[in-house]
Amino acid sequence: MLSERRLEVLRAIVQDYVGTEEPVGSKALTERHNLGVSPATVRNDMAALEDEGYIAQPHTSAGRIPTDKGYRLFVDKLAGVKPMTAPERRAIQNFLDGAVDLDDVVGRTVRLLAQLTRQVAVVQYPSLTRSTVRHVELLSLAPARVMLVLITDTGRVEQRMVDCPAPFGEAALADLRARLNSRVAGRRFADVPQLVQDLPEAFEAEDRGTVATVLSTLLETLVEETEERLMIGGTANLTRFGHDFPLTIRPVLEALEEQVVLLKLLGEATDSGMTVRIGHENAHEGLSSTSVVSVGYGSGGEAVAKLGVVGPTRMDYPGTMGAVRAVARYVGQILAES
Amino acid sequence: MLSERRLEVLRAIVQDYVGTEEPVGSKALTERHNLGVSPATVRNDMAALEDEGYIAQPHTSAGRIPTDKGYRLFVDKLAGVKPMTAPERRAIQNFLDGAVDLDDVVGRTVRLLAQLTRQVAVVQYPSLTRSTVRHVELLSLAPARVMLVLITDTGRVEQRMVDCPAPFGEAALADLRARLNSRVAGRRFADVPQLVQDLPEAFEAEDRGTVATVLSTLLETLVEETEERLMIGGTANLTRFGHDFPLTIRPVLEALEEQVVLLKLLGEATDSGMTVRIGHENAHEGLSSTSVVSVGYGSGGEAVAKLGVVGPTRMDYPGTMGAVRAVARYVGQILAES
DNA sequence: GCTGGCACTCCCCTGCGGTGAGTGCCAGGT
DNA sequence: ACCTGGCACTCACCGCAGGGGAGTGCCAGC
Repeated sequence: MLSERRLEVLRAIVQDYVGTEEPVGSKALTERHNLGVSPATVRNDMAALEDEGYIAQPHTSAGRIPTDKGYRLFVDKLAGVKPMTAPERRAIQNFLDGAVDLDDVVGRTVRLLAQLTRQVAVVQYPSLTRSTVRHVELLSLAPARVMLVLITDTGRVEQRMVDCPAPFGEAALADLRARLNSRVAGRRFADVPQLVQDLPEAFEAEDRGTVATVLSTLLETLVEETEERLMIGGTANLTRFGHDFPLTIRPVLEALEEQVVLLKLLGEATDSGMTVRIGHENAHEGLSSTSVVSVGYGSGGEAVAKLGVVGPTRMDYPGTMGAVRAVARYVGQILAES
Repeated sequence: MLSERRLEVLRAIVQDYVGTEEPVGSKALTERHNLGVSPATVRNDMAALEDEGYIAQPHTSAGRIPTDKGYRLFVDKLAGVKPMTAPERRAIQNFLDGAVDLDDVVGRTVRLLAQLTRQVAVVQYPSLTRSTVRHVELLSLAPARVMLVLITDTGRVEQRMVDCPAPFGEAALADLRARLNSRVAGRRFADVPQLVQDLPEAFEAEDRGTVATVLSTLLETLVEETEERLMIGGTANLTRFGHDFPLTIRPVLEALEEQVVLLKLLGEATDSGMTVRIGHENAHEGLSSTSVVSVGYGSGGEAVAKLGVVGPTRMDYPGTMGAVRAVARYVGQILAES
């Protein structure tokens, strides 16, 4: 177990390193923080912290920098979440209000988050898995061509073209529309398949094929769109990453382009509360020198999707966490209102 | 006027520099291209080319690199568009087929273009300005709450919530829906305003307010969404930009984040044919060391939007132009089919 | 008008001390 | 038992000098 002072030393190292981006030595530490002990003592503490793997030195006779393990301890035990100031909160709210549709909400959120944290922001579109159906609309575009429009309670709209095996009358279409909506409106996506299972039986034999086709397209849409979309922004902030550019930044940009990777990343985060993944804790190779701070957000008490930021392991964790939490909260409110 | 051989020398310089990324000297030139003359002669030609501003040397006694003006001449007079090979064309088609909806088409296009050119790809969503209305749908979600869904012939769907000043019956809603569609379906966006102008008059006094509200929301949507959305990808390719990273890459990433900038960039391009903007020809400061190759694409003969790539001025222009043109063509086909 | 030759210019690489921040260790003090 | 001052040591970093080499401009000759 580390003594109180050694933890204090670790905290000081993290804070200084985050600020200066340079390895921090014992003398500088005692000067900038009044630890009440001499540099020599701090050196001993540092040696101990290094033995435990919390800090490391880039080269012999250089200052120390925190390791992933060191940041982990810092985040878990030494640092809180820095709350936003009142003006900041107002700014967040002002910025998010006035969004006209879901795309706009997500877009604004990304920009806001990137700006607040000065890092790369990632926002997942509200998930359909936990959403409910608000309305299903069927439009006849041609005798044997129907457009299916699915509207969710989060304001998301998906449409699919359906080529019917046989011409389908307006009356039958209206009938199907009515029956479909009475069954699935307000229900969860996951429940839809069994709710519509026996629908074709209610129709004339000649229309059953078409009804079945429409339904299977609907179910397909539900499945396909459960794979989430997301939006990223603030990639310009990657240039503040460090000194050895190409090598560091390249894999990160590549990882950010693969939505699958990001979705998995956000998906791993626990459902409630904030998750911080530091350096090598991230499964993806290219993100081993980044930290990911993510949190769920949602319209009700329940999280429907996640958002977060990706930044260098050397980041201001309390501040970042504060911003992420605050933004998630306000986005949730906005979604609940619409 | 430059002699034939001097143009040939310029072409050789551009080609070599694009390949090696290093200033190219007279000796190396004569070795790699059989110009039929000695290095000394080439040196004279180079001096002339430099006088005219087509090439420059980073330092005295270094090789030459093309200037923006040099690239311009190269693109205009010396280089053609390198057509895609048959396997490449097949690959493009295979990759773009199988897209399920508009987002998917655009997403695939961006990835494809980025991969083919190894540069940053930008694809504008098909424009609403020139699109026509396929269908307008109105859904009653609550007595005084209507959802407006607009479907375009390019497969784009936009929705808006409308809070009505007074409750609005199902019958009136159906009436409005029918009248609205009979007037605007198949018509161009630009024509919609005057087509619906006198619609409220056909309704009972008590409903007129609501009808007007719905209509104004529709018009608003048309205007708002005329401001285009776009998708970018392949930003990881920026890391292949050059040696002096942070300074070069930073403003580019910033410019790419501002959709307005990109839209203006694409918008400037001439409607038909390919446009190449080289270095400082780009209005935006941050893009002064990049070139933008863009072209319109569309479902019919008419361009509905643009796409292109952003890369270093030192790029393989013929290859890039070939890829951009080919992709635009196939995307147009895909859109025409759906 | 092309060519070979020649002197010149600089960039780039390498090796070399000097400087300074930082470390580890140890002996002594509280 | 723990903190402290002192001391020798280690490197990264900086500036500097000296080749090497690629490239240039110019000039005289063909």
